[in-house]
Amino acid sequence: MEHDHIATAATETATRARTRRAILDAAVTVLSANHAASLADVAEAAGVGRTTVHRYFAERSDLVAALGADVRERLQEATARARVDEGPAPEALERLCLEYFELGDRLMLLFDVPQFLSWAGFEEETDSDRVLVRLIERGQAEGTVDAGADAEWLQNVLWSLLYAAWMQARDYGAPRHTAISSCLHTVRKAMAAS
Amino acid sequence: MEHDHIATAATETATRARTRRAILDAAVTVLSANHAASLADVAEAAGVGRTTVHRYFAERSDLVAALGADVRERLQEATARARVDEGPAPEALERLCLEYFELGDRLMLLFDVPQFLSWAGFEEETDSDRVLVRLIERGQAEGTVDAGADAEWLQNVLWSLLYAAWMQARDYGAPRHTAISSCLHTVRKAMAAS
DNA sequence: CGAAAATGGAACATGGATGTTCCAATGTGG
DNA sequence: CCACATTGGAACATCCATGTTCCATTTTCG
Repeated sequence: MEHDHIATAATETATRARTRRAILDAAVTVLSANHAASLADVAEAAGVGRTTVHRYFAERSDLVAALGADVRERLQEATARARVDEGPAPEALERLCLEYFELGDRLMLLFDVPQFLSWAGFEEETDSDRVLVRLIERGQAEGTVDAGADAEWLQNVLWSLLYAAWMQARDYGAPRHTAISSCLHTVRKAMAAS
Repeated sequence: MEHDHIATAATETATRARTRRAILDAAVTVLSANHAASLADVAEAAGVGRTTVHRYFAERSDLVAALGADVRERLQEATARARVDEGPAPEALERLCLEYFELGDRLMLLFDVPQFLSWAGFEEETDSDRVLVRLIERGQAEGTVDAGADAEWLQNVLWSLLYAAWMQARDYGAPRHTAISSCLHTVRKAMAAS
């Protein structure tokens, strides 16, 4: 991050950085609501001309790739904030859930837009994926997480419960805190040592 | 079902019924793999000319609607087979999971293709949805299902765990029986009375 | 202020999916 | 075997998203 000024060829103006961000943010909102949305929709949501979108992302795939990178980055930051190596595994898992839940629509794109998993650097396992699996395995070793279930399965359980919680909040109009607390409740029970 | 012969204007030939089914089956496979697949893809997968597809389903939306009706029907059959009113709620829930899991790709369409929930008669709650919620509430009243969680939330939990299990089997190549048994294991724990 | 950067919008070319029509060929059932 | 149902494929018109080019205008910044 600290060398953004050399990331793209020549420095990116503050103005351009803001526009780029506006487009990315709009894209998250629009695409998570409708995967088939056109670039014109994204442009409108970003309050920007369609031409401008193409100026920043030549092809649709470039935009998707950038979104992927963005999500990947935020996922890592969130993972870092959760300090998964500290304290008992179950509590670390809760911290992780809370952090991931905050990513909201960005995270949902990973589920909803399949292209994400193939494009944009998600071909292989994410760092965050590895961290999560290791955390679960640590818990199983500690005896605080169900050792009778496959760690990879429990990883998917966590993801899908997060997805369910977010759906509950977005589509069913449940308050965010209700959704996330239900989610944590169930995650706790599902992962608990038997 | 028993009045299929008066459903469409005039009786539908056995031949036509077979092609219709071939198209619907192919559509399930193709569309669940790629939501943006073209009708030409569906036709090819069905071993049928593109023209023929249009002969049975004038517009794309007609095909989607028919798919929706098909899923809805199979969902009800599966629900009936699970005999949710018999025995303890947790066991009924397991039977339901097994039945739903067998629906495979058809069920996944409900998750993956958002249009399904708006088109094709899913605007309002499905019968199957109501049955599931009532079953959960029965369990909570019996004291065999976690009363500390909202019934609607638990419903979503079940759906998303089924989704996760199916993904595990389809995309990660896990054996079906492994996936479903992991799923049942977790569903049992997640729903158990606290 | 004034030059360079950044933008919006019109206009155009393109490709792919869609839906329709027509006809020859094949299959089906009486 | 023959009439009828069913099909495949070519050909066509249409629509829409995409991507590109060009230019006038606005914004930013030194």
